[in-house]
Amino acid sequence: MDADALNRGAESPATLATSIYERLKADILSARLEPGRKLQLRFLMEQYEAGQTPLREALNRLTTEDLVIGKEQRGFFVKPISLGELGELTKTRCWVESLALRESLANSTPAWEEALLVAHHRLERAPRSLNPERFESNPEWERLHRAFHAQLIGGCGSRPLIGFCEQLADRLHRYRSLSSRKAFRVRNVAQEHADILKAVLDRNSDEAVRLLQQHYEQTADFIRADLESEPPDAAAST
Amino acid sequence: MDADALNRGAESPATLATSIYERLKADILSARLEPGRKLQLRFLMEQYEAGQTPLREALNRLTTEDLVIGKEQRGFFVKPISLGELGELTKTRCWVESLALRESLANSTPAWEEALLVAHHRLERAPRSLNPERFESNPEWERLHRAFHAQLIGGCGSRPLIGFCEQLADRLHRYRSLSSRKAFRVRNVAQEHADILKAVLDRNSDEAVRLLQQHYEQTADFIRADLESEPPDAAAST
DNA sequence: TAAAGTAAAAATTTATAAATTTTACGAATT
DNA sequence: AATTCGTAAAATTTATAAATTTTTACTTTA
Repeated sequence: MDADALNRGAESPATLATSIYERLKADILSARLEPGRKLQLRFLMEQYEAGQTPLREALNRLTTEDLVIGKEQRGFFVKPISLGELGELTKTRCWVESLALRESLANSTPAWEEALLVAHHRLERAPRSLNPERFESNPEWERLHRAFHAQLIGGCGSRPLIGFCEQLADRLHRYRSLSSRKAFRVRNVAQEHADILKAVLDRNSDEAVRLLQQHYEQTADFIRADLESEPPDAAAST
Repeated sequence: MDADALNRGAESPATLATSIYERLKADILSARLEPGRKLQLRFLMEQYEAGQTPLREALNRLTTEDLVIGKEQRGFFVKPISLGELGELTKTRCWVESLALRESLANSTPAWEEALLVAHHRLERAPRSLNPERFESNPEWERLHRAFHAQLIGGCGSRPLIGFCEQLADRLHRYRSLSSRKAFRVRNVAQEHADILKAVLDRNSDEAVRLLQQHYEQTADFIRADLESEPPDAAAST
């Protein structure tokens, strides 16, 4: 009874629709639900143990985010991938995050710099892969990676812009999940992050922006290489 | 039978959820559904003559666009307005559309320039107000105004960025609808558009960007003046 | 015999109606 | 005055029905 009472006050009463939205999104971003796949209500109801309505609501939200495509009267599909989209997303991310980073730097405060330092420290400590031999995605590292990049632009002073950057990060994450990451060995991502941090702490915005863009473009290059070597299921969407 | 055959190949009929989504969005952007208002299913079902499911789906889409706020277990509300949001939206629009306009100009082709010229021509011809005495919003002018601004950034080569700009335009449109537009008389918007067009055709990107930003900031200033003079219902959102 | 076209059936998506759960509000009691 | 209890309203979810699309099978024709 005590446990119940405690829980009642503590837990936030998220609706089923919201929790399914989050699970579906996670499964799409991790590519467990592969690009182009048809999302049949029957299948989803079984998989997520839920009714049609909450599923439908979740799918409608994801449609607006362009992670799911809804064809009228014809159901829902995981958004297909394409090299074209990868290029546009990467280019756009470089543009807007450069903008946001410059603003963040212009508004720079000790608190912001310190938070960035901490975010980097945490990222540095987390292992990139759960398995030291073979690459195995570490959710904690992914989370901290996102947090570091979010902190970089977090001081720009525009919530709409931050939201847009998050959306771009989401949509690009899917491509990273798809790539089998031979990059794991050959690329020293940790050093790239350290270099960006240094440039920021030096207040060298031109250098910071240059490094950030290079960071994103290199990632895209590795993904492109992976995607072209493997058989890509991707349909050529508009 | 011919008609059927033609239809089959063409688009499938829009779903109720989509048509309600569009109507709801239009009503929110035109402020017929005022900021902060509670959107009760009962009321909406009556108003839009529809069932719960399509309404719920429409509301969920609008939630992702930040035009509707969904409080868990507590229903939906039209997103409140605030001077803070107005400022952030305007600032952000200046930033990203400047970016997009520069790219458009860098990719400039005769076809693009000509399309812009035509868009401007059409805008110039449409009357700003349906009533020459008192201001009365002309939907056709609004449409052409949007088209002109869309054309400006349309050549930037990034669909995600264009989509983001459209969203910003939507969210700002609501503020314009709210403002009672005494600006109608004192401001010569047509001249501002003409100046922007001229700068673009002259390939003077610095000037074009300067004028575009000024255009948006002036609009925001007029809205601010209106909003501060009138009793603002706006709740102070986060 | 094969191909094409049509019609019926099956599957799936969309919409409505009913049921359940949760929250808000007010009266009664301590 | 504060708290608890109960009732009413509202939101969420499940279940059912209607409409649409896709598949399958069959007939007709070349």
